[in-house]
Amino acid sequence: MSSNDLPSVALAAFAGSPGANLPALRGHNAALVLGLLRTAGEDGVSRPELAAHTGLTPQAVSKITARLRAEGLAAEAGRRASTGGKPATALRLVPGARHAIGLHLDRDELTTVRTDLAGEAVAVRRAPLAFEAGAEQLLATAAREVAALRAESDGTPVLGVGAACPGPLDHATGVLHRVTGSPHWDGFPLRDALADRLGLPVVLDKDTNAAALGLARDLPPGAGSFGYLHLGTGLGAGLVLGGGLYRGPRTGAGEFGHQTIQWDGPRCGCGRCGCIEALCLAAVARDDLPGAARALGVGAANLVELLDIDRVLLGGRTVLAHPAPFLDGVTEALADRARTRGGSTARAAIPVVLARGGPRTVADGAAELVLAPLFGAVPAPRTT
Amino acid sequence: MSSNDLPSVALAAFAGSPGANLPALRGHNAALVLGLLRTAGEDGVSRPELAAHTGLTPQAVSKITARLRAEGLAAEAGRRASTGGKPATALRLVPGARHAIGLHLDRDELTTVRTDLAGEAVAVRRAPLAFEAGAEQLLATAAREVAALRAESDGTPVLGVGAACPGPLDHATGVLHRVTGSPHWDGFPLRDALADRLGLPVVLDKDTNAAALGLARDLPPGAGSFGYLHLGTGLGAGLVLGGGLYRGPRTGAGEFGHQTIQWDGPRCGCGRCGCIEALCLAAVARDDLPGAARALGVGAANLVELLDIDRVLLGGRTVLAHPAPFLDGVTEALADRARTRGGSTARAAIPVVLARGGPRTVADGAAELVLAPLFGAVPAPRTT
DNA sequence: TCCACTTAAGCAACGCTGTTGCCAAAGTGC
DNA sequence: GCACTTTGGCAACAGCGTTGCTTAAGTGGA
Repeated sequence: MSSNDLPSVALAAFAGSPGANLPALRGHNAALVLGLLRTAGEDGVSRPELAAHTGLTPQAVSKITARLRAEGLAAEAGRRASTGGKPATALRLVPGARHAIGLHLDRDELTTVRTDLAGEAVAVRRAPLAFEAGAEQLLATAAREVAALRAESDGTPVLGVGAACPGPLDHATGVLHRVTGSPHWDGFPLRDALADRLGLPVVLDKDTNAAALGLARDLPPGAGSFGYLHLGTGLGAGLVLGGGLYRGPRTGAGEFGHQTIQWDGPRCGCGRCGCIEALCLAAVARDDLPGAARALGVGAANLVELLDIDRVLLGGRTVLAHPAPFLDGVTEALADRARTRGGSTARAAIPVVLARGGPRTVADGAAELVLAPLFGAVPAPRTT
Repeated sequence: MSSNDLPSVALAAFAGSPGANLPALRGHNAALVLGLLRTAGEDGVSRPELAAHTGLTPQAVSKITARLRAEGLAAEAGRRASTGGKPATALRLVPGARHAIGLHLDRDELTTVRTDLAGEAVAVRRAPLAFEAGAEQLLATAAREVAALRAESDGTPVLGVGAACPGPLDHATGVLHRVTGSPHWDGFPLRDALADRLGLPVVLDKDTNAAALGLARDLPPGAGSFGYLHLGTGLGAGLVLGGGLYRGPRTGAGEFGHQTIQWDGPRCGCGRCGCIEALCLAAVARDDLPGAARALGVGAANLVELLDIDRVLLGGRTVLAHPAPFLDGVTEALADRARTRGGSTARAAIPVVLARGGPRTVADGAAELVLAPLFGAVPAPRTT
């Protein structure tokens, strides 16, 4: 297998063309099992547990795990205590079997990570970047950083590169749209340009989407919903609904910053009035972090109300600089909502936590753009 | 096949337990083909077209359609014009092969429909209903109406019953929660009670979800996103994302009415301030329909911004009574958004239209709760 | 110590899936 | 009238998870 092939067991799954045949079925089940192995982590999962979780027969699980072991993606991990019979053998993912690269193309900095199959970063690089300086400089910087990351690698196959940058852009075609502040990028096919330059498959997505996808790997495959709110120079969101990242038809979902929460409020740069982003950034500018958090909290409550999500994650430079007031303010807004909407089936307040990864949340998530298709090709939001 | 079995070809699909085996694969492909046949309508689809759309080989399509024809679910529908070779045979769904029943349990009225496989109503009944009068009266009324509908049927097998009522409730368990205004319903297992009484499988969902699902059958299977906004005695929404109904983890999604759009606005019955519902209903109460439409429009713009949906559908008694001001007001709000957010990749304004079905939108959608699983088991929002 | 019982896991045979290879049917167009 | 294209079914096939059975490896009571 050449270094940029995906593992054959997990190819295709049921994505892409909707008609399913035997290889697709095989890939689907292999991805499902790989996803469970990944979620289990170091401790591993036993074959009977895999059978129970997937609904497959034990014999099928044995065959599938045998193939995964033959490809080097899974390995035995000791024995479980007996439950009255032959003790089960635990199986675990072999994280180092493949690597992925994540690129966070921010306005002033390029963060590059190489991660293992578990999504853990094994190498990180940072370089200054002038996003508005044009394509050639960006491609050259990216090529240099990725080459450096690959040089450190001891021959582990790299599956591909995930690239995350500020939106708007089209994930499906890999083309940038009118990036705020850098209009000349409009229409540039960044995904294909990067793929040509790097000689690796590339997946492009918005920074907020990449971050949310990366954070979704803490969830059991195919379940769980959360919103990731990213407050930096702007305000955006990544939505994970029913275990899957929701991008919307044009990769336009998650424009959280321009939700109107004060109809008659101050005018925002977008032309409308009372956007969360305008209220939030104005409060930040006058050092009123609790005020910014309150605005964020109103938006978060709207999000929870509309999408029935399980938790809210916060990230982005502004939040990371002073996490406490934001966590407190948003938590309070959601607790308030839980109280007022209580009724007899009292709703628990939605937890608000800081997103894992700190300044590397987006870069880690970018790598996850490459890794996610290998694991648990479970459909997102339930369709009936 | 007994009258309440689902067609065997379309059983299971890939829903439920995520592990897939051969029957699941067969069901998935059969459902996919059935979905395409349904979308094609009277004109039908040819085998080569089905092969192109599904990615299956022509031979596989031949086998699958042969099974569907043997079960009476599909039939030939004439010949296409030749394109230089043997002319293709069109295939179409046989709508009358199975029926479904939809129940709209509204606060003061029970609407009951019997539909064919295409989702078209073939019989409709209405009866007064006091939702707060308790379970026994409701079950008796429902049983009487369903029996009357089935009596008119000329032996066509009925797949099951979809029941739609005001939320909150849990679709997965079929249990009602604290229905606004009728607290004694809290915890009542309405789905199972109906199933016992009617002797048919029952699916329970919120009225807004049922309506949205019913409206989704105008979309190609597995694609398209819209929001259905329902303005009656309250304000709610049904969300179709990526072709599939999005319910949220606890069937709590779509609480559109209590989105805050005027942070410092008037207090709402829910305890918070500036909810769309409060603003909207207050405007309706003072006969200011344009004002109500403006509030609805702000909420719709937020929805479009956050979820990147393709269109907005309006329904519910208040809208149906005077559609024009609502259509105009919401259209204007979204056009405004498109103008201000234009940029170089000018966004087209999101169309706003009246939901199909008028006063029967919810009842038709309730029947669709039963029908939808038979067609195009395509996952909802893209995961990757 | 032995033996009955339980649980784990693989081998072999099997049924059924969509695929491939092939061929007949039924059109078009030179 | 012949060459060509397209449709669509028959037959053989590879490969999927399943079933039936056997062996391995523990626990726990007599």
